[in-house]
Amino acid sequence: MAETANDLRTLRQSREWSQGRLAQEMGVSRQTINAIETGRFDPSLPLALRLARVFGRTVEEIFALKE
Amino acid sequence: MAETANDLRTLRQSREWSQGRLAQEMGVSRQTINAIETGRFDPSLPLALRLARVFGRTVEEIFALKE
DNA sequence: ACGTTATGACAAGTGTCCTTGACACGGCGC
DNA sequence: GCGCCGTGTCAAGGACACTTGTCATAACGT
Repeated sequence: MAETANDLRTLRQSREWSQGRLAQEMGVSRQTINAIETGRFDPSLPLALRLARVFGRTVEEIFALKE
Repeated sequence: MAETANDLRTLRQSREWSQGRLAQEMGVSRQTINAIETGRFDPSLPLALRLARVFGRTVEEIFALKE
């Protein structure tokens, strides 16, 4: 227990990356990362897979289905 | 070893479901399931999560990143 | 005070996911 | 033969992911 939280923002911050830095690692724009972190939309499946991979988590751990 | 294959079509067929049946389980149209199975497009993240859940697999197991 | 960085958010445009409705084909049962 | 089912695919439209460009604000160092 006491694992690190699995929301995208926390994972990014624990690596001390800016949104812009993560965006270029993922090959998307900074606005896209910001929109995902602020919940304005879901990532596409390929982006979700890349995000999960870079943070060593499963897609399910980072992006839970609501209800 | 000798685990069942993890592509969507095989998972669906092992349950003896038609595309239409899976579609209504997932709440999408038959054409959507068909397009995903035939590789015409990727599912959205929420649909990928529901598909993984219904087949007892992780998203990563069913939908691998290409290259 | 000034410049820089990080973040949040908008607008307009493009492409993709997903819809309904349709059509064609092959396999099967009758 | 006929009908039914499962599948593949198209077209037109709506909703959403993602783009570039821009603006605003707060925090920081000098």
